Amino acid sequence: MTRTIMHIDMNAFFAAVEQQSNPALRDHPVAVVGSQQRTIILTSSYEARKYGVKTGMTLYEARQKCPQLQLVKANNRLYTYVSSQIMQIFQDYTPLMEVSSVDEAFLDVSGSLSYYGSVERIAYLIKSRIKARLGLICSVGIAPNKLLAKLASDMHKPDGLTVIQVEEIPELLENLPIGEICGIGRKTTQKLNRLGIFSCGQLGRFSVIKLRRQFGVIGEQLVLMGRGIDSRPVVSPEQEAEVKTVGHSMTLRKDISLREDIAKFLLQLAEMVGRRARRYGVSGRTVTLIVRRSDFSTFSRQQIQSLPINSSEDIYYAVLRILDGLLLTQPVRLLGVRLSNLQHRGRQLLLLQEERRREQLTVSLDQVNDRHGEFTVMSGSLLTVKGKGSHVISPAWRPEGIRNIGVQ
DNA sequence: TCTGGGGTCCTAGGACCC
DNA sequence: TCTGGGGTCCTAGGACCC
Repeated sequence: MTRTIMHIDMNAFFAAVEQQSNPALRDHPVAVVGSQQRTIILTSSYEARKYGVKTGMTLYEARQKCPQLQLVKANNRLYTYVSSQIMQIFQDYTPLMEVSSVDEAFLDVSGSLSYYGSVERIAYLIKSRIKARLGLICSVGIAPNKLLAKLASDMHKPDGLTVIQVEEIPELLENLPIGEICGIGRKTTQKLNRLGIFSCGQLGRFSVIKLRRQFGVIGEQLVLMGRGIDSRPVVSPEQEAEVKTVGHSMTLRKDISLREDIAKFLLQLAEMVGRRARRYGVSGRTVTLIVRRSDFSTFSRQQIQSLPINSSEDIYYAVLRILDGLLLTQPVRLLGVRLSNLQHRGRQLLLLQEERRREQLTVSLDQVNDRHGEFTVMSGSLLTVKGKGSHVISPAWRPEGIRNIGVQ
């Protein structure tokens, strides 16, 4: 049974949204950056790309390439709102929609074809509605599976519409560089190159046994990728697996060494993680501290708690215990806190009465904080530090409610 | 003014148990 | 008595994605 899968990718999403909301930015080279000083280019407008300004570049590098580049700080709320508008449009054409990030989605339109006449017509309708309503453009890829639909949407940007027919697949893949495939990154490309594999055609013909030896379970998948075979279904938000980790990390404005300074930031991070975990209705038994040193080397240490936790205090003290066991010989550049081994509400054991009361207090504090920002209100023992945590949104971020957090 | 932040999945090695 | 082997859980790190 042949499926018809559509992949839709918003072009230069953050930058385009900014240009749309501020006409003064239109037709100018624009880049969206994180909120902190030490940041990178998150997205650049097509005008900026002409100068070579790309995602991941440092500000210094970007300004070298394009001195008149206009920088805009990421505006999470705005992108959230626009993203949800877009996803709503998608859902008018099929219930089988998978949100893969804030600006990307897969649609299985196999069942909608007869109603609309053709898949090109669905693509046309989606594109024109997004353009009319939000002033944004996107690239659409259409193919028999997700792997190829994603590849197709990348082939023509901006404002592309690319269809890959079943009979075209072998010729298309024969000389396609392996790195073009989603899932084959820099390291895997290098490893495959060392085996003499450069094109998807070569990959698809390579010995599965040898690839398995080199790559483990990925070996089989690699060969299938080379052949353009992919049976993964489009997974709608309701069918999606529950979240497995909740974490926050921040690159500090300046490297720090003092334990009390480190603790201050850990408190902020613990609060952010705790608040999100509570909003998701999850608690976790594993707490991880992530540290990046000034030389950029990064390590993590985790500790299992006797009971699942999600209060900011519990997370903070857990992460402090880990910190106490560390010998830091270098200044710290980045700190991160992660909660994993999650238990979802509903599956959780009944809380003792006292714990429940404590939780209710935490929830009411969260309600105030949700309205006024982090650290407006905190319970007594944590009142020593004030300041807002940074909230850089990433393209991997997804609208609230779109991620399955296991709440009925 | 060198190098963000949110995740998922996989692996290798060790502890521990039967 | 000279050393099996499977299973599970845990830790730390790395690849990859957007």
